[in-house]
Amino acid sequence: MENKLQFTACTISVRHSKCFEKLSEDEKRLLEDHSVRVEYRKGEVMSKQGAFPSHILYMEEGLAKVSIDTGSSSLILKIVPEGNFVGMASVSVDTQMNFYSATAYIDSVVRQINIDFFRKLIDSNPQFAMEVIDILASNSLQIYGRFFCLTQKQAYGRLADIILCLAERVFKANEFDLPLTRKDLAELSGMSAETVIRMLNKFAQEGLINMDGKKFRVIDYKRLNQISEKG
Amino acid sequence: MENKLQFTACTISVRHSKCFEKLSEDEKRLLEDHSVRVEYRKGEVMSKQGAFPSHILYMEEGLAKVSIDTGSSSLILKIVPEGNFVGMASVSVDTQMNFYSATAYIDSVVRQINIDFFRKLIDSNPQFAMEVIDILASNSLQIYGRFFCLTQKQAYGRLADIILCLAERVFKANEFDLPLTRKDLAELSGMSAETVIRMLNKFAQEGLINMDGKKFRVIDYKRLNQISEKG
DNA sequence: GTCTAAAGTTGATCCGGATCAGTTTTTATC
DNA sequence: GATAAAAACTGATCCGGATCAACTTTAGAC
Repeated sequence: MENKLQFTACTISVRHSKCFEKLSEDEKRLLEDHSVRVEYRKGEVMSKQGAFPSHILYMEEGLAKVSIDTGSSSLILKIVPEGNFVGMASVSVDTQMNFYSATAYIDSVVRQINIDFFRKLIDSNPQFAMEVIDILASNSLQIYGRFFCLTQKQAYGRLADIILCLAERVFKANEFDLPLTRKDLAELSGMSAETVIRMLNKFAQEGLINMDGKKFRVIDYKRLNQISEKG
Repeated sequence: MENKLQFTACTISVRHSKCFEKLSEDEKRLLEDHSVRVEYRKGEVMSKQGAFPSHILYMEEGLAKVSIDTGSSSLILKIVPEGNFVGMASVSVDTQMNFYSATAYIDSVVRQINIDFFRKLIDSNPQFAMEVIDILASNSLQIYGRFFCLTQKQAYGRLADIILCLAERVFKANEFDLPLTRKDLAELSGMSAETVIRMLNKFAQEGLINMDGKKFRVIDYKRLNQISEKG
């Protein structure tokens, strides 16, 4: 058995959160009553760092980033695609304040679930509770991987990670229209926009990718993976 | 209300994990049957990255580090004092492999709890499940904070963080005998041992701390906090 | 108490990537 | 389709901290 772990700067889970499957029809109906569907436009803030956490947010459609921001710097903890929770830290009664912000990358639809009701579900449905635990645990592991990459890998490796992530997990195609700016990519891979631009061009020159403005095509997965692994 | 969050490279929770309080006497007895007490010597590996997770580890005494290691580099995710879990990622059935290693900083005592039994407790005791969720959630938040510091703060800020953490949370005294080497401190604050030495000396010169070999004394908390915040 | 390895220390050098400053291109707005 | 404002790009410079190469001190092992 291969005992090698992959650590990637990418943070998109491959499987959807399936905790709602564990609910009875009754519980599902109640969930409808205790939640609302909210639409966000590209760039809008869905949840604000420092604010009181009023709801659990579940991404029904779209793509968002979850980040910690201070005046000067910003760290993206993860990106959240549809079918996943934006965060679950707020299930804990101890959480008095949002630790991070969530911002829509593209037009998105979010289900806002009342926290007290969510906690009641956990209390009354052990299978649901177990799913929540699984989600929290796997979310942690993903972020550990990103943590490792952003602190240990060099810039080329981190950028390769992000490109592979976008192709394989977000857009699930080797050719895609990127809704992110170079600056967004820089934030994601933890470097400056200028460096992203230089490195992307280098990748293109060396035939690893094709670029035309926002149009991206991944050509050489193998070498990108090598770059991701090497550092 | 102050809506300012503290992000520190330190990862010691102030409160003990209190999930066991939620167990009935019967459950506590069963827990005894399904767990063993293991002693580790300073430097010993308690849990190995890449291995199959067989137990949930709870620190009864001592101090340990949890790290992701590759041949060349090592990232400390957190340090774990007594009264806390080493990790709970393995509660999830999805976890096929330890994502990280755990190593004893000093002689330590660990309770190894059978995972299946732990899951049964979650299934049968909602209050316990809720506590587990709280622990997972607050653990995540702590690591996010560390993630932020290690990627966004400069070396002086990170080192100040670690010193404050050791004094305030680990040893709970402004004077203490440090069981860690300079290299350990370097790993903790994400820099090279040489840089740690130079910076510690600088701190001592400027009267922020006193050092004599392994003996440390924190003098100027206020300025250390400033340094930690500034970056 | 001696030997050896690890830990601690210091100075010199180097490098990855940030920052800055400026130009060009794209996009959005009316 | 003119104008403004982002975004994309390029080159020059700079700096924090790593790395390397010594040397010194401390701590175990016999």
